[in-house]
Amino acid sequence: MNLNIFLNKLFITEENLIDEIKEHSTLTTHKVGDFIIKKNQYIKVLKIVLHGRVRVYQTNEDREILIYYLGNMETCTLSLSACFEDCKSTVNAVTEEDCTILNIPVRFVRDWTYKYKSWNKFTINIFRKSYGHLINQYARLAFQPLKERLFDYLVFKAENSTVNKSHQELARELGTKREVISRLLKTLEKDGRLLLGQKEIKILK
Amino acid sequence: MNLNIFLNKLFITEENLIDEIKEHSTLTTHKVGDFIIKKNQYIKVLKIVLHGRVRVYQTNEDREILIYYLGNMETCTLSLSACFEDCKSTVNAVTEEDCTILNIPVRFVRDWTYKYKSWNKFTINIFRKSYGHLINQYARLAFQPLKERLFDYLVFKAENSTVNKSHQELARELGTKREVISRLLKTLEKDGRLLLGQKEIKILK
DNA sequence: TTGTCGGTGTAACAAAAGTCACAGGTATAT
DNA sequence: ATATACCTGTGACTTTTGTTACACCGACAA
Repeated sequence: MNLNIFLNKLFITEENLIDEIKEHSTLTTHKVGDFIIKKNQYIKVLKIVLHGRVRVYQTNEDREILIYYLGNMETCTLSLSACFEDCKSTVNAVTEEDCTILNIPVRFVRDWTYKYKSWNKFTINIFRKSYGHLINQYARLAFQPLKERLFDYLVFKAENSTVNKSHQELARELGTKREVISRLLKTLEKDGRLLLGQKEIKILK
Repeated sequence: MNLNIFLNKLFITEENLIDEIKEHSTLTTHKVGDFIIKKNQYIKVLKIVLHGRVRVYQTNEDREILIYYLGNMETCTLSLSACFEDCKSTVNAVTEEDCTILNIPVRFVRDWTYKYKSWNKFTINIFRKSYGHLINQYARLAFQPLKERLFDYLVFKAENSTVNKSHQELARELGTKREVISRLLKTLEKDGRLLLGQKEIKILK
């Protein structure tokens, strides 16, 4: 697909800006499972996912916790933040589907906020949305028991009411252990809220 | 103190901008315990704390969880965010000390980001810092047991290694119950990490 | 076919956190 | 001084989550 169409969808419409983006950015493609950002690496480009899905998460010893997902047309807020101050990544980002990613070197990202109104708007909106989203996640983590967070997560990840993930994967993404997930899934099944199969969970709601 | 000095400390230096701020903003003072933002209220002004301390937190039924503190010269990120889209507050904010607050109506805040470079910088920096801070809090909540979060919180709140808060207050701010805090404080005291008195906790480190 | 490996189920126990109940301490206003 | 409203300590119990250990199943390669 044409880059113009993507940028239009992001409400980036100024011609000069579009020209600059075309001049200075690169497109990269990635297979499932590629690490596109690693903890402690310097962040040199802003990443915008044009196609695909990316999981961004923090790690702590042997555990990890999801920060956010990036889907089509979504921008990695942490790489955006890094554009305004040289810094290392505190998170990992891994592709969950094959991806096409737009990469814009950090120095332009900062300068453009002063130069182009739509870019400034774009930037601020990303921060706003991400911040609100993170506060919700934070409150959920504080208030909801794991069983409910698990169920909500399944609903969120479901396609055709189905999630094809192993208990192990779910455990990692929710920051807990496989046995805990197996147990909770079993109780959710007994509650009549879902059906369990091999690497397949059907949500009944 | 003169407003110019405050604005200077915030790196707001453009004369026209300073004039506009003086023209359109109001200064308010608040006693300890005043609610300056309430859940579900529309946000009409950006709030910058010039003096004092404000606690911003989310509630859920009978529990609450701290989102952030505002100290001297700090800006309420959520009210900043609200400047870019009419919305109701999802949080409460209450003063913990007598406060002086600068209030800027939302419509200016948005316009100034296009008009004044230093204001744009100011805005983006607040989002960046707040976002990073919140991610840290989020990871802490996910990975650290309550005992450690409690201790870290005490260190953070201490003045002269002393915290003058009741167990009840600490419990509320950490999203748990008084008994749990009393018990954990006792074990911390037994570990030799602090000393307990009436509404007084001395940190030994 | 057989072996291997990832995926799942589950028991038994441990640790962390929440809940309930109650005793007693402390500050302070009248 | 005494009543009142916090504040603190603690035992006993429950629920939630983490840990360890092991059995079984199904897919798939050798």
